Amino acid sequence: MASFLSAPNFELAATLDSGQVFHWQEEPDGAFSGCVGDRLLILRQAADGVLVEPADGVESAISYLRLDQDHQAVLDSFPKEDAVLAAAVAYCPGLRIIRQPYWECLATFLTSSLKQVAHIRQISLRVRRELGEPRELGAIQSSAFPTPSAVAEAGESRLRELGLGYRAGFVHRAALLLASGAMRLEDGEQLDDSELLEFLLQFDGVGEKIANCVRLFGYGRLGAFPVDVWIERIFRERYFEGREVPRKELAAFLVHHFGRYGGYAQQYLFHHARTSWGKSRSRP
DNA sequence: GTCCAGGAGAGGC
DNA sequence: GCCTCTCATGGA
Repeated sequence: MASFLSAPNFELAATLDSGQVFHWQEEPDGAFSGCVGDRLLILRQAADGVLVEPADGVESAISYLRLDQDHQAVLDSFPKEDAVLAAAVAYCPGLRIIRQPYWECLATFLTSSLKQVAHIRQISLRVRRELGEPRELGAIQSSAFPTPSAVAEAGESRLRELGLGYRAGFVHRAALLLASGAMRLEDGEQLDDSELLEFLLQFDGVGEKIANCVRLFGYGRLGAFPVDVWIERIFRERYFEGREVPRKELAAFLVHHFGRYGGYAQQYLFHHARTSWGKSRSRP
């Protein structure tokens, strides 16, 4: 039995397939199945909303999809004179920043370095299937992301078998720290934005880019602005007339130009470029 | 076969 | 501080 969740101006498919999360499976009927934390949900786009199965999964769907936030306020905060951003928003206005559990967000982005989205997805699904707890709903199956203990116990060589390559050590060491209680990701909640950045940088394999992904997609710090190869390309070609922009200069520009919801702006720009700039990956 | 990917760390200068 | 090299792997 499904339950209807009212959500005007929301695009489910784009939100689940915009490089934030990597485990949602599209079913033959167009629904999406996947775990939200420990629980399997089936989500389906409807007019002005989402159908959620099971029906009592609505609350977690609202939180996960950030449907409890005034989205228009986010859009209204964007700089009005920015035509590049305006085009990206117009391309997919219903995109949301998902609220991900801290550990699966950190672990997934630790495996993302120097990987294409399709490959991150493949590894992410394999890790869930091999090490996570399986869940079922009718004929649909999915697995939760394995706990730090499960990953710690699996070991680095097992993670290498699953395709993580040199990232296996990063993920395994982070799992050991969390499973032992030596570090607790919940401790990041009360830190301010810059303290949280320093906190996350303590993990081996986490640099500024991955830390910003975790700040944005995990801790919901909507001003955090991850800079990856796509973002660099966008700014070089669309904002700086082909000029190579030093990281520091770019960071300074981002903070003052996009404001408190900069992370949202970043996600719009990233999604637009990645899905519409064509497969030729060079010039638009 | 070649190029590249939601990077980070170590080493050299 | 900045520059360069290296780290696995599979999709395009």
